[in-house]
Amino acid sequence: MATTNRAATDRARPAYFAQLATERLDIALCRASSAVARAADAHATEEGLGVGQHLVLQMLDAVGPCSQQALSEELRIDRSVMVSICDDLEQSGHIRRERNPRDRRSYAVTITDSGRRRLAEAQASIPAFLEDTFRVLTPDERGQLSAILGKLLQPGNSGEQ
Amino acid sequence: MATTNRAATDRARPAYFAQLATERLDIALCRASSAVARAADAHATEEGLGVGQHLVLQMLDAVGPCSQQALSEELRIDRSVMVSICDDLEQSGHIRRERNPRDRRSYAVTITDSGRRRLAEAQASIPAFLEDTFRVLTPDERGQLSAILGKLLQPGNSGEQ
DNA sequence: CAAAGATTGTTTGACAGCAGATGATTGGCG
DNA sequence: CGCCAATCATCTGCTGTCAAACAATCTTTG
Repeated sequence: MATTNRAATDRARPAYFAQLATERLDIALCRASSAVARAADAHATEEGLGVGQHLVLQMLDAVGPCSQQALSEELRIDRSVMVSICDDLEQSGHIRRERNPRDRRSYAVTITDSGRRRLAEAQASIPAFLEDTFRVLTPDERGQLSAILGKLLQPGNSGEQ
Repeated sequence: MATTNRAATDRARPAYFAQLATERLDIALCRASSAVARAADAHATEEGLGVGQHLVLQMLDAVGPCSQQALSEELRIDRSVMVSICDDLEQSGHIRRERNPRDRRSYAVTITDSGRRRLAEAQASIPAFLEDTFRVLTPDERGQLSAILGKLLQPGNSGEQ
């Protein structure tokens, strides 16, 4: 099946991507993110709890009842997407949407016992997932990556003035 | 405007995201990528040449005529997306789609002089864009990030068999 | 108190990204 | 040669994401 017999049009493509990745840090970042996001999505599907749903439960458990607005801002999830995430969680009985008596425009989204149990279950599988996804990196490199991403994400870099 | 007078529901949200980002490297990566992608898109729109179009011209200039298939694989752009990218480039006169005489199923996508000029023009603005986007990182950190992303992107990590 | 403006949750429409099916072509194998 | 699998470009439909519009509510200002 033409191991060495490649036409001119077909020849010169050994690892052009590697070169591109070194020149265009932005492209490399996006492609790596796509791969990781795909892995996270696959893991979430297998686990039966969407990534967004997991994050919402985790934040509610950590900081207590929140408005959808607060969840959106802190988790960097669009508020119109947050609606359906909360819809699903509510239908599963993992959260309740109580009205905030101080501001009846907003909800006080509250995690239920069922939600806490589901969260604990999902949390248990995260370390293995992370270990698997970032297996190729040494602990040092993971630390570096975390620090670098932290810098890139600090406010003022893009979007939010 | 309620500087200190925050209700319980509204209180406990100072920088939960920062904590999340340190625990979930995958989420941090995706959020940072979104921000960078948004910046790249804005820059491309301003420049008048889409990111994908730019990458295609750059690869054609570097390695010579290619099939859309080769472009898709090396640039990590879905082949069905590549169709419209090439449609646009062809309509602008920056590439030609000649048939590959050795395999008439595929094209030999070829960059034109117009395309080369356009590419040079677009390339000129890339260094400033990168410098601006990754301004918060030291040269050392940029090197680390490049190396780490290279590792994450090396084949076999996810997806491809 | 009344009017204007801002904020919260929601719905709608547009658009990119991707999986799968299709038509044309090639190569393998009897 | 004639059939079958594989490949390339393309098209179609689905899903997820985002911007903009909307109603309800709060806040500010006169």
